[in-house]
Amino acid sequence: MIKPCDALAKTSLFSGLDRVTFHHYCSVTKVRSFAKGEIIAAEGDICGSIGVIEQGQIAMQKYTSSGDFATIGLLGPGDFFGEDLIFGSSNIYTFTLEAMTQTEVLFVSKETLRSLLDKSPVILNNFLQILSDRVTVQNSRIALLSQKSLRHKIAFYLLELRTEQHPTSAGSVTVQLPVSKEVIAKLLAMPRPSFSRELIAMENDGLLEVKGRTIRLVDVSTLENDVVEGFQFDRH
Amino acid sequence: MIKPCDALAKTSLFSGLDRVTFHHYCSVTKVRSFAKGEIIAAEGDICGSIGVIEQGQIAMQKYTSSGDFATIGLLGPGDFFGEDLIFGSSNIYTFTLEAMTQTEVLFVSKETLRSLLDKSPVILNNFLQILSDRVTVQNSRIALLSQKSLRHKIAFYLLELRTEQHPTSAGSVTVQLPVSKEVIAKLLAMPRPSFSRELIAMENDGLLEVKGRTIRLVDVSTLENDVVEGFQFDRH
DNA sequence: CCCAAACTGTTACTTATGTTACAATTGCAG
DNA sequence: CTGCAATTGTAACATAAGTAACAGTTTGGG
Repeated sequence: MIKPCDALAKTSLFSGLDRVTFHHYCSVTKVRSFAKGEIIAAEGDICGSIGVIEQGQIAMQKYTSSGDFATIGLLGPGDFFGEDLIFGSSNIYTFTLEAMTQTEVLFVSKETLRSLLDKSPVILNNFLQILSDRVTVQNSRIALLSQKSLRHKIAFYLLELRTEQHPTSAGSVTVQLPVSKEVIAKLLAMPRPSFSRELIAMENDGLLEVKGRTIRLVDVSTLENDVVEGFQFDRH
Repeated sequence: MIKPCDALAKTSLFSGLDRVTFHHYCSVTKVRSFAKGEIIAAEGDICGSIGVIEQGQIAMQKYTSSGDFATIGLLGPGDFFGEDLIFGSSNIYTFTLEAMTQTEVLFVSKETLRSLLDKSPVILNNFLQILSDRVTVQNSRIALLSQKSLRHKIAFYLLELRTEQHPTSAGSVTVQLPVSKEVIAKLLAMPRPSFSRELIAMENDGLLEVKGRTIRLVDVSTLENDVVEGFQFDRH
């Protein structure tokens, strides 16, 4: 089990805060664990607190009446959820949060957050940034889903992983899929067999080398080619 | 030309503010007009102010090196842009804003906004809500693009338009496409001929009646069927 | 009122992608 | 170490959707 105080200090919400000020806030959070497959919040639930992921991967799922579902997004360590519902027009979850792996989450209640924002301009600033950056990430996801072929979507996603996992390096690198290929396929809105087939085709075309969840990007420039480019901050 | 003061009062950023307090802020904005096709901001530009759309429709476009592009989103009267870049990690536009019709936009500079947020808790609250609601809208767009057939995407979009244009009524209603079918097709990430073909097929199947940009939703329950439902606030 | 430009419909054709079902492999729990 | 469950690969087949090119139709500016 993680100690809230240590964990809190590392979150982007509290970054930039001095140690003394910070200790005031240590008691106001609680940590919860979720087993793989567990539902963290269901569509229709009321959102009363924001969560920060300490460990694990969480999927945002949107279910259809027939039991089928789409994967809206994937959240990992350091990511927040509920930050958009806390102060939005509606505080009702419009999707389901499901743990894809064993997960540790840190919760901060709405009331606590409210008073933190009032008291600390630093925290307010951090919160605004978190919310804003979420929009940017979503823009990227929308661009991904707007790609016109499976290959483009996959290339887009892998390049996203690259800038996430290797912010600096430019050439050929290896990236790690954060979850199973089945889940990734859902995230890219394509059937798993299609994902599998296209990955292999790309490997045959010399763009990639796949070994389990480790993928080596061999021909980066071709991968980037014709993709409606991502939203990397450092490209300008 | 629109008078800034009248226009400002109507925006969601300033809603809930009393008349006296409000008049302080009247001078701090400027209005600009854009002709159809004009670029309002280009990818790579620095974002120094937020905009509120008074009239017209603006598309968020993401261009590829080969001149092809994807339409990330469509903004109409009352919508904001730049609100995510102002306080984000990067204040660089990662997409291009292009006027799809003759457009009137109201700008508030970063410095002004900053001081407004500091001075007025009401405005801060409004701003948080605007940012939050943008995330919700984006979630909906991601769900749309995750639909598995053209028909599902179209149905999803038309149902979105319905809750937007007729928040209350439940049965069969008529909706208005805000822009040309060509632009809508881009927004739905499908070729225009495919859009045209599927719309007609849906009309033949008795789901719709199309007359120009006016579409009557005839069989709403079938339209809703199997679609990974939208994010309407009032469905819970 | 008329013309050009924008928009929309329509066709025949090609192909990328979805589907289903099964087989191979991996990895973890006991 | 063993065996079951989860994950991944694979193949044959069906079809929904993309493409390209042209023909109407609408629209708004002059």
